Amino acid sequence: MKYSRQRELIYNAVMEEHVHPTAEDVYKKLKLDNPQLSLGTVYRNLQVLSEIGSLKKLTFPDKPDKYDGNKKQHYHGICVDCGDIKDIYIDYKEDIDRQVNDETGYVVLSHDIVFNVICPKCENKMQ
Amino acid sequence: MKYSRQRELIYNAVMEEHVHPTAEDVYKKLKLDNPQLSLGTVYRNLQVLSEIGSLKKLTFPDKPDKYDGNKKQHYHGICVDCGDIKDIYIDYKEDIDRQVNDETGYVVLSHDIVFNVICPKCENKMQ
DNA sequence: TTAAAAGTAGTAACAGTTACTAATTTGGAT
DNA sequence: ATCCAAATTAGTAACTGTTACTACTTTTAA
Repeated sequence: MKYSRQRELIYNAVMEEHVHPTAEDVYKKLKLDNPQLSLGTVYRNLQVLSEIGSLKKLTFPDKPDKYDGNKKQHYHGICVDCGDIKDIYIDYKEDIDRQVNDETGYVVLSHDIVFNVICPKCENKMQ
Repeated sequence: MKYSRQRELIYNAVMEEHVHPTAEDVYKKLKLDNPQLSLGTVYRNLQVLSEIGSLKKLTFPDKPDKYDGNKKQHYHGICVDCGDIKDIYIDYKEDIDRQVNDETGYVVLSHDIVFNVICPKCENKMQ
């Protein structure tokens, strides 16, 4: 794959975000200093970057796709109230993969967990 | 919520499927015997049925939403090769919810796990 | 039986995303 | 450094999945 300045910008934009930006988020942010940037380019590069494993595409119901550049092993939580996506840092559960392998016969490569949570902000709001 | 014949048909259509049908799948199936049925009605009812918890909406990257009527506790596997979604029957991991509660401070209601697998069909095909 | 509320059919509109094409950029061979 | 083929881009059109709108129909309770 050939180098492209745009792909580098897009990759960096995701990496330096603390939240998980959508294609639109990345586009708007980069567009400020790169007014010639095209939205299609952002989509295309986010797609290839996730295909080669540089980024991870996150998909949740009723929301546009988000992109995650965080290399440290983690799961995700979604607040059932406000819908925010949070990183959840607990150890990777290898034993579950092994269990599924043994009990179902599928070859298990990995797993992702999404926790349905109430975030502190919404928890306080409710009272 | 008022009764509607269409909603009943839609609900039953999902319940009796072994796979996880999309709105389009449900529509096409029911349209045969109910030619007046509207696609919008299918989408609207699948949405409300998932909101009230009668069905579960399943969302995966690069695919239309699927609906799951299986009431028995289960997780899901997605074949990284063919993309098929499979039900994975192992015990619910309550201890992980507790762990996340304790270690992160989020109120955890539940979790979903998606296993990245190679299904038997694709496993054989590769050799 | 009636009438208000809820739901539907049919269609238009919308959001997110991908495809297309001409112009530009990249990178290796000269 | 220069050339050229291949990859990539910008800009736009098109597409897919889904939701919104409106006039008509069904449901349900008085």
